[in-house]
Amino acid sequence: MDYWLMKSEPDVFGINDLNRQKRAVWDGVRNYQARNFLRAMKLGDLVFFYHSNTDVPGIVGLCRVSKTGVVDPTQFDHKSRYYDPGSSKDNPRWWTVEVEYLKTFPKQIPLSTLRAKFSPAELRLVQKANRLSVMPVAAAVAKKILALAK
DNA sequence: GCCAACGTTGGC
DNA sequence: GCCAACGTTGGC
Repeated sequence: MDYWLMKSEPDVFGINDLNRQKRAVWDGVRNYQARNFLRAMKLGDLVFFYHSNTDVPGIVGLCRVSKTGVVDPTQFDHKSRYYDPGSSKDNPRWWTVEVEYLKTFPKQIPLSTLRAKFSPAELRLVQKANRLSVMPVAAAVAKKILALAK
């Protein structure tokens, strides 16, 4: 089982939205590196839910991969901001996963704390100007993050 | 294939 | 709201 981190803007789709829905297709990722990580995810992998573009960015909870190999439906939706005219149903360009809600941490782990605790080599999130929205988290780092969340 | 222009991300 | 970093686009 592997660990990952995925970013979302709470104004668009936050941990509370996932809590309400329980399961959600993680749509809208339009970056090839991020997509490749999404395709590498396995059923049962754990995903840290990160809030970006907000007052205090940070890890707010945990979810689990509940379905793999999902074709992102928004790429075919003309009305979606994620519509991609270059993709075809025969050979879809954007793949993702479905995740299920597990928990919201009793206290958020702010980006500032993550920067203090982990080096850029340990955790890609804290690399300078990191814009990747989906990234792997090493198991040893993930365990430390889980300890911080208590 | 190069690279300037442009758009987006996301912290601050 | 600003702006640095980065990815993508498109002319040549």
